[in-house]
Amino acid sequence: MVATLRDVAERAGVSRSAVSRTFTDGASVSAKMRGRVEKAAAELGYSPNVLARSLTTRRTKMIGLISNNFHNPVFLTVFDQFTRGLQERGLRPLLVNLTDETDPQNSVRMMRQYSVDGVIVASSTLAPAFSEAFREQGVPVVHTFGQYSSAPAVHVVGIDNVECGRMAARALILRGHHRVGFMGGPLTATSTQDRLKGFAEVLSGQSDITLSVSYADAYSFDAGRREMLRLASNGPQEAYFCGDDVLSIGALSALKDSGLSVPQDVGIIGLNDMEMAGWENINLTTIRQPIRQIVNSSVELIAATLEEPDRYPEARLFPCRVIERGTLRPVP
Amino acid sequence: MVATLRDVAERAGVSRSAVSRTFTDGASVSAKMRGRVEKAAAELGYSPNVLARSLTTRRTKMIGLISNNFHNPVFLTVFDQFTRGLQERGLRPLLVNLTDETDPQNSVRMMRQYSVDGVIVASSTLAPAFSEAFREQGVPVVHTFGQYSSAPAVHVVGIDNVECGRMAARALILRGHHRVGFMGGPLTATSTQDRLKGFAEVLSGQSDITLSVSYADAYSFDAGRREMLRLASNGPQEAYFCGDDVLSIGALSALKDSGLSVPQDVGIIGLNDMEMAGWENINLTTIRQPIRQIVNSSVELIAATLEEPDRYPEARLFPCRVIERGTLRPVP
DNA sequence: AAAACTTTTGCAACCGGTTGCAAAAACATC
DNA sequence: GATGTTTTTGCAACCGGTTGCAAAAGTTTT
Repeated sequence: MVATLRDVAERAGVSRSAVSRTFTDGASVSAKMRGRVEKAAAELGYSPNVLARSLTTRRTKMIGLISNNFHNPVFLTVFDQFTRGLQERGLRPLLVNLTDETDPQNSVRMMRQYSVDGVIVASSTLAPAFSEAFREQGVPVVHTFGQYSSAPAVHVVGIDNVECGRMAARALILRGHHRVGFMGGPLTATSTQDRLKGFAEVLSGQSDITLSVSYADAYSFDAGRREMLRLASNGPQEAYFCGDDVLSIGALSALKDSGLSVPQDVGIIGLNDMEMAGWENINLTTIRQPIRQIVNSSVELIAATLEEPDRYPEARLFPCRVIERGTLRPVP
Repeated sequence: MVATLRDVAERAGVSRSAVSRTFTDGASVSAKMRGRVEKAAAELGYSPNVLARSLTTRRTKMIGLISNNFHNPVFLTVFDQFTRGLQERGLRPLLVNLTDETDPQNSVRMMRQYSVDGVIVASSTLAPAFSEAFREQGVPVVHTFGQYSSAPAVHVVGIDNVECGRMAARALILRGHHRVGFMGGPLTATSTQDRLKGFAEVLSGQSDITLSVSYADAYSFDAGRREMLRLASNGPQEAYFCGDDVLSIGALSALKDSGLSVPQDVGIIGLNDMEMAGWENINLTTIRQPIRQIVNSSVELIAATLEEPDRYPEARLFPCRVIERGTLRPVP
């Protein structure tokens, strides 16, 4: 029913190779030939089958877009940006939801069955082992929001979470807080570990500051709210660095319910600067993670790695900065 | 480098057909043969290339997941649910972002090049012509959140937006409002048109109620906020039915900034009941659209249509209901 | 143990393309 | 116009699988 290369060849009265060549750029076809073929193709509404082509070219132009984060609204922006960036380069995202998946080999197999050209792992809560599994099988991979390490096995694009932790600590010190808290995301997220590391590192230099640490069990509003309700009832610290904006917003809700005012009784600083953080009824002080740049850079990097598969693994880190809003008292 | 069927056949000392058959369920292979082949396959880490297979079977198990809505947080839930539902059935979503695309034929061509088995159009702002273009080319299609019509050309799954409009009108009447407003999403969205239709229909029966109508230019926080700022400065109505929750939240922010209190000065009712609507610092009265059910039903329907391509087009509508929260004054 | 019937297996063609190679055609040069 | 050079074209094999068909192997029946 749908026209094939053979149909076009017959109609135009030329060989199949000729048709193939007119649809392959860089191939040698005379203008006359191209004209005849294109005419026949147009009449039949033909366009080449990418999948059949991929058998010989070994390029499907499909990229596995892998994530397990479908609850944090920032990821909608992330997906938006990824799909557009990939599409602009003629690449197609095959979306994979790893929420319930625990075995890396499973996904690796699936991606190989579909012969994706490369893979983007977009998550800070997926273990590095996950993206490395792709690498080992020779599939180009970029781990977006992954953990920076001094000897990365795969490309990593994101931020320096340790430095963000330091940044948050300095922001609280600057405002003269003495009893501060860290409310992280899930303990298994490398991002949370790193942020705590930097946060604690700076605070440990200040003998007059005490730090309490706790974790929400997911990067979600509810988890943040639950955890802060618990903290508030035990007598909260003066200010908290929350692992993420959506967690922070949950915390704000809990504080409001507990009758505590922000930033007077308790200060909050988040991380991400998701769109919502700027909404007037939220107005969250936070650390901006340049999502757009991170995603674009990831797309560029995967595209470059397709051209040059043995490219040396690199880490691309983007600077973050504090965005002052209303949930942290002003610097005195 | 990656093992092919031929490699396995050679290693096991059997024909290629035999290998193919062990990996095709329902095919005739003796237990002994299966054993030998599976052993060889395991040793080589072989698993069949789905794309090559699709050439003869004409089944890729890929589904185009098409949307242009990457700004409304409900769509993250939508994508989550879709990907999981599809994955459970062994289907793979090829994600397509149509935000900048205007020509249906373009997408149709692309989807055909990749031989997707079917297509899900998840958007209320994409013209029906869009999903019909797929139908015409013989690609099974489900339009999720599409417009219900008495003579649908394609499968539609969603809600009865006209009825939701009526529901909102009744809610406002019940509370004794007399000057009410409709603040829709983009004028081109069928959902907005239908909601207004039902809303106006009920109100037109009430001679003592005046209705003013306006539109935000996108389903987004900013658009809702901008539009409500404008309305508030011209003297707002007593209560508004907003086209969508995210728009409502933008409106709430605008009202707060304008020094108006909700629900005393102005009441708001939204639509969707996105997760955020229930957050304590938002607490939006809204009409719940059962997203989960809609999406699951869409997945079922596309799967069923793959089995039976000529299935008669159907519309599946799910009931909505008002969720009482804090942005509409209580019924007297 | 031969005949009749089933099941399993391999051969070869096919799915829709691409591509190396050599022949044919077109163009340049003298 | 013959010769040399370059470009264009078609042939045929291949990419990694599936599948109809007939031969081979295995079972059952008599």
